[in-house]
Amino acid sequence: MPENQIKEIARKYALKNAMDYGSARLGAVLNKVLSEVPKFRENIKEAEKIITEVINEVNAMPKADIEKEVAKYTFIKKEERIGLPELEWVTPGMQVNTRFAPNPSGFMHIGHAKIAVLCDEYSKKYNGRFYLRFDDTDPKTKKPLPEAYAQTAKDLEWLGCNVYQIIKQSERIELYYKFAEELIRNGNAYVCTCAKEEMQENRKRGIACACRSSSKEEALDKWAKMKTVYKEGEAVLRLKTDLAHPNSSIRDWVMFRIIDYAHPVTGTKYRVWPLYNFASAVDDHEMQITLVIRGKEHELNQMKQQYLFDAFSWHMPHVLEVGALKVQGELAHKSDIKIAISEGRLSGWDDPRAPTIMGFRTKGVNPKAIREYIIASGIKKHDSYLDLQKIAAISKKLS
RNA sequence: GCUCCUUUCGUCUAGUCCGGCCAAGGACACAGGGCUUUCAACCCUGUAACCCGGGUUCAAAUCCCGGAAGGAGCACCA
Repeated sequence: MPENQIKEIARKYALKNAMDYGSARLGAVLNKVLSEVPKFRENIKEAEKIITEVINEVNAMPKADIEKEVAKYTFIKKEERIGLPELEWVTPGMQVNTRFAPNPSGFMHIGHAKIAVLCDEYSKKYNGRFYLRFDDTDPKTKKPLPEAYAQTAKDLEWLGCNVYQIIKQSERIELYYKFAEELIRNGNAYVCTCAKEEMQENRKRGIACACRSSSKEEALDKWAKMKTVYKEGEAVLRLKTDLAHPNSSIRDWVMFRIIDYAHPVTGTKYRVWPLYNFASAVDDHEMQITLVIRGKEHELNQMKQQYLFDAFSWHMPHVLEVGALKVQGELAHKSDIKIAISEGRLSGWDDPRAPTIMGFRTKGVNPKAIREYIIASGIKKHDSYLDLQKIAAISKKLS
């Protein structure tokens, strides 16, 4: 073993270690020597012996001499990453397309902003497109707010997001029908006319109902009837998945159902509406989305959608699950804000006390600071709470 | 109940994949000092963390096993 070489490197780090902490320590110096010259690992005992000698020499030196000698060496310091981490699956020159897909039943709050900014930032980083897509396929329980469409676009612009195109799922129903019919014709889907309770029971026990084995012609006929004669709740279109799947909600999940309720965008033109997992999967494919960033509440949906992507032989986009950016206090949730407004405790969605994007705007918060705050917080999977003090500090630094 | 996920200073995080420049870095907050007529701002300094217990190894924040705590999901919502 090249004893002199070890001695030389060990001396460098022993001096540094002694200067930083008063005296040099074997473990620390050995680590650094081994990381610089990995081949010394072959004979660690020998290396330890040599390094111990060096350390004893160095520790006996007067402080001034150590400082003088340390100055002769240069030490590299690890560089810290700036911004979002690289996506390991991205190949050189690859574009990353993302989308922000809110339900327009309310206005954007800081939790939405996190997802939107991260998506926008990644699409910018990899020269891709960033879409704003309104997932408005339930006119009843998630009744769209007509003003929310334009306001969300405004909010995104204020946040510095570069929207490539705005899409409303309610305007793409024909497209979803086309793909639904393809699934029926390929034998991957069937119309189920069982009562809801019966269906839930069958699903729970992993049993196929009679509808599942009906012919394609019969299924297509029932599909046509969904749009005309069947009433709400009488028929749904289900995807054939795996009736033995450990999670019963994944077994033959529902893709379309009947909702007789006027939609603010399309009125009463459609009554058969796709569910989130169907419309979202179709659009992600159609829009060539390569990266989906979403909250962890969607974990199960990814599994459901996988069956759909497989049925069409499509590639599933990469998914990044992130924890929620939460707000502390009484106005943490959208419903809280709604109540506060109705009770007059807030003047509206743009009240400076509301944790909505509109609220931050009237409050005079710097959107660049919100953006930087979100990016600095990164893509952790656990929840965190909004820190306005830190946003103010970033804002100060920026101005 | 079942399934999945997460855990690093007070807070938000870097580092974890692939053990060794980590006696763990940064930011915010906090404390002290400087500057200023005062406050703010600014500059300097400081306090402070690998959830717990085992194991592997010359070496563990990093790998393995066990436990704890927290979160999410189990829809004809998204």
